[in-house]
Amino acid sequence: MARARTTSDVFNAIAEPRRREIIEFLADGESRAVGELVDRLSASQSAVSKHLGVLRKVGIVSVTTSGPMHLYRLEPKQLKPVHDWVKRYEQFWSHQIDRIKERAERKAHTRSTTQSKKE
Amino acid sequence: MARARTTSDVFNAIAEPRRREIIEFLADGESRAVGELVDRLSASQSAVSKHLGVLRKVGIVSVTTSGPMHLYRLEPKQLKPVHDWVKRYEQFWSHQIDRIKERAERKAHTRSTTQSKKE
DNA sequence: TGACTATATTCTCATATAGGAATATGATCG
DNA sequence: CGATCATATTCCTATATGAGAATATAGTCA
Repeated sequence: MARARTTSDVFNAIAEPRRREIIEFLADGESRAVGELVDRLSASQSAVSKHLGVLRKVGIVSVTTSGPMHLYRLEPKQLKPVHDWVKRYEQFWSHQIDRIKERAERKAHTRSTTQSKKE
Repeated sequence: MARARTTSDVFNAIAEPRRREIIEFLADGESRAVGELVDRLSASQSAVSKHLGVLRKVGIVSVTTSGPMHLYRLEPKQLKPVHDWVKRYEQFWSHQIDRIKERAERKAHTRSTTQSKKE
């Protein structure tokens, strides 16, 4: 089979750096016109529009039109699945006790940490 | 330019469903042989090995060898960047007050939520 | 309707995978 | 060393973009 769709779910949508930038730019909750994003990201209008399309499709942003302008707004709740998923691993770095325990355990078991792959 | 590297950072690494499955399977902190993952995911040995290679490259898993077997173990801390990033938006769905406030605000500002794009 | 503004979409290209199949590599044992 | 087990890597293919250029759409106003 070929490569999986990159724009089919939230995890894939936020995998693209540019799209994370857009999300961050909209983090304050304000609605912004596409043009503002184009300036801010110094990316082409076409590129920005396409990224917004992906975010829109996944529901991470919503659109409102004001005259010829399209105002995009973040829909933060759509990021919840990602938060829920990764939250599961939070304990491994947030609790002092666990951290110490884990370190001791690692010292006993692991011998090497590989980082191969040609690159 | 062409598509960005999908396997170059943590966000991209977890964008692939199969890889998230692997991470979940290793969530208990135990080291597992590749064969176990192959059985569990009912995927080909080659596919699993390649996914592990990506996770390894990003540092999400570490490897230890035991005879001919390669034991993989989750390195949860590498997921912290993702948690930190998404945590920023947590407030939007976790606090009751904010939720109500946001709803009211939306009712006043937004007129429509588009979900276009052919697909 | 025609001109202008702001975006979205289409075309085209170069590149990056996911997988499966086949093969190479490494470790262990006799 | 040769056989076997467990994985990693290489080859090859179908597909999915990301980006820029050009074009199509939509809204507004005269």
